[in-house]
Amino acid sequence: MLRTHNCGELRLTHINTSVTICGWVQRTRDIGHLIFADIRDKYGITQITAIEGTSKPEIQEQLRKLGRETVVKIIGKVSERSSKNPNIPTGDIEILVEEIEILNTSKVPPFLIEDETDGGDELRMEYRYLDLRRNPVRKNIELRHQMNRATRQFLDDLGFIDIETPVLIKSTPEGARDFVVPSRMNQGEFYALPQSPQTFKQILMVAGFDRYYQIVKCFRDEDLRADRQPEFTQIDCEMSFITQEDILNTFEGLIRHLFSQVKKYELPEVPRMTYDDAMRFYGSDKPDTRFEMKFVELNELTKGKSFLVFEEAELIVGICATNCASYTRKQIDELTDFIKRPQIGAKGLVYVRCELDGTFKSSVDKFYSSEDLQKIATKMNAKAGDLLLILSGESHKVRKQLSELRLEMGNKLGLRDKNKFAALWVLDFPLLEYSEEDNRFYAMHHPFTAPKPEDEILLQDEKRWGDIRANAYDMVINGTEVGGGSIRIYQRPLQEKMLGILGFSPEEAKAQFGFLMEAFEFGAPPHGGIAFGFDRLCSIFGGADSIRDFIAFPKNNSGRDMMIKSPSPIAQAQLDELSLNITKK
RNA sequence: GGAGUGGUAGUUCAGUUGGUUAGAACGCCUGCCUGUCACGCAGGAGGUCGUGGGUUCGAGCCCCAUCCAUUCCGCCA
Repeated sequence: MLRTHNCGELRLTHINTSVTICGWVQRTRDIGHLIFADIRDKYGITQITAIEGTSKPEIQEQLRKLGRETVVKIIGKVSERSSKNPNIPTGDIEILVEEIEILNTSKVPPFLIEDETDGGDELRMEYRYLDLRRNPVRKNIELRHQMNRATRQFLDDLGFIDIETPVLIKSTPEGARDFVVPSRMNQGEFYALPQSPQTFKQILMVAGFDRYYQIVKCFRDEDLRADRQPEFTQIDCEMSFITQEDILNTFEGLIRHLFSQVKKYELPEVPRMTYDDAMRFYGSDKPDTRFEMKFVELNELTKGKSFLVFEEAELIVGICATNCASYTRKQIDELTDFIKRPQIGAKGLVYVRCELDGTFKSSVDKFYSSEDLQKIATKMNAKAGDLLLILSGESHKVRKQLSELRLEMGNKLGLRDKNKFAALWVLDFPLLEYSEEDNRFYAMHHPFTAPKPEDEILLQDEKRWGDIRANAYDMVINGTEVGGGSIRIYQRPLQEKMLGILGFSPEEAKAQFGFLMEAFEFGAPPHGGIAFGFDRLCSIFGGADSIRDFIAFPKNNSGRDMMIKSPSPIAQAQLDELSLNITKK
């Protein structure tokens, strides 16, 4: 070792010992006859000092000239500071420098390597190795490591085994767009990178492995967002001979274990809600349950009062914002602008102020008497001082719009505290989803999801396909979907029927998933599983909105790696070898 | 594919109605300073205003195109 100690461990107890430390120069402070430098490594910061009259003149000169991020080896004696710094663990001591060795020099970094950096995202990604030197980013990566460890520990203890599945697999038309890889040895043919190891883990169940897990990279070639990367990591799990109840209990256990181990936070039992209720009360299949503000449907109380907008609406629904009756006209106008934005697309907002004196002030006073408004307020459980916000329109759309407004109000009222955690199981998702555009049904989860046994009969009636519920479940934390899964189909006839509904001809079904259906004919056990988005889970545990800072080497919004500059063109010789031609658009 | 926002010093940003030599902070360089720790003080260097075209006597500012970044919608079984 080049060092005897790291930069975070020296204390008063080390006084008068000779030590050697290595690290990066954080900054120097030149006070004339006194020169200080902070030496940093991942363990902490230690101050080194040269004093005129005590230290050798050449040491003073060397110290004075140290630039930021120079890598140094310092030999010296630990001494007590005459002026201590209570803000850092090593603040009681400093090292009186006897020898400085420059291990490597550094250019001036393009942004400040400090907790509060001045660097923008693009620059930080281009110089990722500098960004990773910063405490907040390093801590996120360390948190990820702890999450990984705690996950493995929990699942290992339950007898799950980690089995790797291939990365070069086959492209399938269902689901997200695949990343593809041309095959040189099979010209004109392509591998695809897995969107998830779905079929492989089912095959492992057929093989009798019973409990499988993997912390595994998945790839989806879709447009990105702040919380989406083209390659991301899942905690992928599958179990045999289980019911949905077993899965929910096991993986609720995993999440609670993670909170307890990594956050020292005892997560209460995870409540459950059906998909239908989630949509009805929150307008979302991933409600943020850190706060209530449930939807209240108001059709009976608002219809028949000649307010045309409501008369024509399929659904009239509102939320009650506690203590917001004092909102000014301007603030309500801002909310109206918010819901009218093209991304949300509501036509208008009706409000009712429940004034402290018991009267009501609303934007629809012309149409509703104060008794009418009182009835609405009562139904919405409003107290004096509350503000009712009501939207109307086509059911599905208006629920989505009100859901956005609810989240916005949650933000405004400070109800979405990053240090508070509300987990939720959303159950009984629809099996199939109709696409108006393509005039056909799509699997809401994926084509291997089993219908609820009691709904299986509906498969025979095309008109009822949209009503079939699946044994499918999502885990939601703080309004973010962190994981989802289902009980799988394990019998060939049912799988064939499903693929048929999804528009596969028997030939296509066989070509795409023949191996799976054949496996089902060799004694496939009942099985099911779940996958958690590991990056998202880490970002929630870290209290961040973006997953990028929890990935050592993330890609930007366009799927580019700014550091290595990928993707990039390849040589003509490589293209020739793969028999590929590039056609310019 | 669509909508919004942004691009000015190494970095983060300001820049008035289109008008003299484009500013600030941090960083960097030089000097001073005996206990700093976001040290302080004095001075200095540093700019193709993303790119291309246009309007104008005159463009960082207005118009058109384009590139890049970023947020959202679509998309993400």
